[in-house]
Amino acid sequence: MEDLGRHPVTMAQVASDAGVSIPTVSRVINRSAPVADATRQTVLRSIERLGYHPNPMARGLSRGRSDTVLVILPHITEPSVTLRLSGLIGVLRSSPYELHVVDLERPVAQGLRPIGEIVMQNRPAGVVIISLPSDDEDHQRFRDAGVPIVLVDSPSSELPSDFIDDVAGGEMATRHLITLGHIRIGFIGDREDIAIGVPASANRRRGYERALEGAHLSARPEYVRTAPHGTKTAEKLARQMLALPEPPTAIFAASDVQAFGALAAARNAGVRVPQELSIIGFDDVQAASLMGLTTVRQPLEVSGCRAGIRLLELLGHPTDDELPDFPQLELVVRDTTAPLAFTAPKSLLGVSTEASSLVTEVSSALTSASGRGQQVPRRI
Amino acid sequence: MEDLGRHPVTMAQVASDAGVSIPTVSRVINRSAPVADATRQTVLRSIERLGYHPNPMARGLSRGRSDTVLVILPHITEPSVTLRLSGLIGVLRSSPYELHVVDLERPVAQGLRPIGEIVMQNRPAGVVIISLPSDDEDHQRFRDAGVPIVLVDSPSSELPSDFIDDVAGGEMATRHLITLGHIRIGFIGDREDIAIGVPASANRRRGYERALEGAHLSARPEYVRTAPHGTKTAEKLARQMLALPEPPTAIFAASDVQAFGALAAARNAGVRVPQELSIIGFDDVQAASLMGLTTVRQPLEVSGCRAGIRLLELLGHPTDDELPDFPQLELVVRDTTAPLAFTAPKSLLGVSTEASSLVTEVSSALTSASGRGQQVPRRI
DNA sequence: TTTCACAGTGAAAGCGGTTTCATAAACTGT
DNA sequence: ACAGTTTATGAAACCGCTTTCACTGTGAAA
Repeated sequence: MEDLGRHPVTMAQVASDAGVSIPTVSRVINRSAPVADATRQTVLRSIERLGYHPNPMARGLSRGRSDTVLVILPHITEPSVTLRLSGLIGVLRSSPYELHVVDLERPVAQGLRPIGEIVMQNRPAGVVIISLPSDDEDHQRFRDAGVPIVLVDSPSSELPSDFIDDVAGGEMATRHLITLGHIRIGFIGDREDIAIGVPASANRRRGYERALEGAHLSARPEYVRTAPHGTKTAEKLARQMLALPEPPTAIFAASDVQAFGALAAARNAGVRVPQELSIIGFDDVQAASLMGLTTVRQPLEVSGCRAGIRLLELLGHPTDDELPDFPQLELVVRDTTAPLAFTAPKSLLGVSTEASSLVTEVSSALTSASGRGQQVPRRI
Repeated sequence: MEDLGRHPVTMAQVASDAGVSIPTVSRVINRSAPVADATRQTVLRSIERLGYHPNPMARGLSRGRSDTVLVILPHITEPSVTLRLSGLIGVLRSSPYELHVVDLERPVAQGLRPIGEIVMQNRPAGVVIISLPSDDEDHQRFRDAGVPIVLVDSPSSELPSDFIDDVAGGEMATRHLITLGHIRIGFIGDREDIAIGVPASANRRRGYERALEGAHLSARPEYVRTAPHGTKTAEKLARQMLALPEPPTAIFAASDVQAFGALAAARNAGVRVPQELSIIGFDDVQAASLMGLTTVRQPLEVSGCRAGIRLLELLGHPTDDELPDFPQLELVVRDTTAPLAFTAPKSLLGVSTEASSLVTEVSSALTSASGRGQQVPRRI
């Protein structure tokens, strides 16, 4: 019933059809001012009959703001990002806001400037930035422009944001391995040299180092490897590490995605997990539970959900939903980590190292950690 | 340099700053008409200095179309959907179009009507519908409204679309199992009763049945189970199937996500894969290779990519990129399927069935399949 | 009654661009 | 040197909606 000329029905057509003025139609639609009940009915009938839908651009233009939330993220296929986005979408679904997605694709490289540009060009009602750095200069710009921003997975002194303590998380993961008796622990993470990137991996590495220090173990440089994010690249890193004359007996990967790469490398190298090699990841994406990967769980979907609720609040459209808690980091032990005591990596080393002697080393290391002796880390 | 009153810079300000008229600025920006070189320089300088960005809503309103591509999809966390979306994003990134994402969340339930509404309400320049049914009535509406649509993973008589032959795919998967000697083959798929849904799972089941028929095996009703899509639900289905007095020796899951559920069920039931149970999935999402899942690979990212290229073409913004081929379905054999000959499912059956006898059965079944005897399927 | 406040409505002015149209200036060709 | 183009530019209309403002009635307060 709406093909009156194949062109979109306008408010003017509704108005003339209903025998009222344009503003009246507008008022009926937006409930922005009282309208006589009879009039309202007439107008609603016309709207229905003509199949009218307000033009969002016209509306946005005259209101001075769009009904759009801009989401900026580094890479939509990254499971952690997808999950966060999903949480956000869930909240925004019941709001009047549409979702604009900008995938920067190049996690960092591009730096920060473009984010500012993107926002200014889109004039969204609000912005959510997921797992991406943004600087104070930008924030200032956004504030000036009156565009509320919520950060996800990125600490900020001034903007609302959920983020985890990656250092603590890295420490938690590494400590788990240490507790299992591991001493030669590798780290696989993202390249850190790429400009001011998402510092998650770097911070987890910091936590890794802290944990080692805490146990008076030293981080061997050859045990710490980074590459551009990805399963394939991580696999390569792990392969190199396993090929070392003295390979690690455990690997902490800065993300599950990278842990999967380590898993693959181990499989290809014929190294049994967890018997000969323990692997722990970070994030607890869905595939992690499928693979039985031990990992550190961080709130993913919830972070997006919370961001959505917060943003709606800033936009003056509070939801009924309570802001859910932001859960703590949690160690999820599955099948890819095991005590070193059960490890007999002969096949790897080509050297017969008795398990018992290893255990001894461990305990001595742990002992010296508690006794406040010289703080010089011991090279194992 | 652009905080002249905290309000967005308008074209009028640029014009007055540059000492020209508004249309001239517009022409400089859009290259829509020749502008004297000197003038252009002046204007560009003003734009730069004031930090001007055209207001997309104003532009859209006056041009009568937005620079927005609307993507409608069933569930963004579904890996296959994410991958398709990713391909699309990759293409659209280098276009002037922004990406509006609408996640319907409820794969089907809602039916078709809303898609029409969503499109009409958003007035996008173009629409991409991923893995979602849409009917001809809608298409007619869109055509009337002049909004080009491209379908992904959904056959259509009139709209451009990439889609695979799910029946053939299901047949391919099942035939693989049959070739391995399996006779008791289960199917796990999506619930089909939910209105006019995405028929992928149903079609794959059809292919499954066709393959069975082709081998003169009959589909046992208790071997065909469906539930709402998901790993958890599939796991439950698989568990039930494995608890059958005579459980299947192989399972074809209509998607990888569901195959993972089957894998989990097998693990929990202490059933070894592939020794005691072969599992094949469909899609070849990333996790599939991680898990070593045998599956049928369908083009995922490419489908999104092609959709993007096609849409840009329809929008009069052809890319330089060639339309990549749409690859054939491909059987990817990994570690979750094995010949029945090597299967000794005593632990499962509680009955000692000799492998040799099983093999005999298989070959006889295959034989009778080739001989054009009575077509009555044999119950094994 | 007169006065007010207010509900109900329409005319008109934007919002920030694009686009037609007209005009003036600078080149053509003869 | 003059009509005929072509090039560069601005005035004004328009896109579809919101919002201010002014103008009617009408019932309540005085």
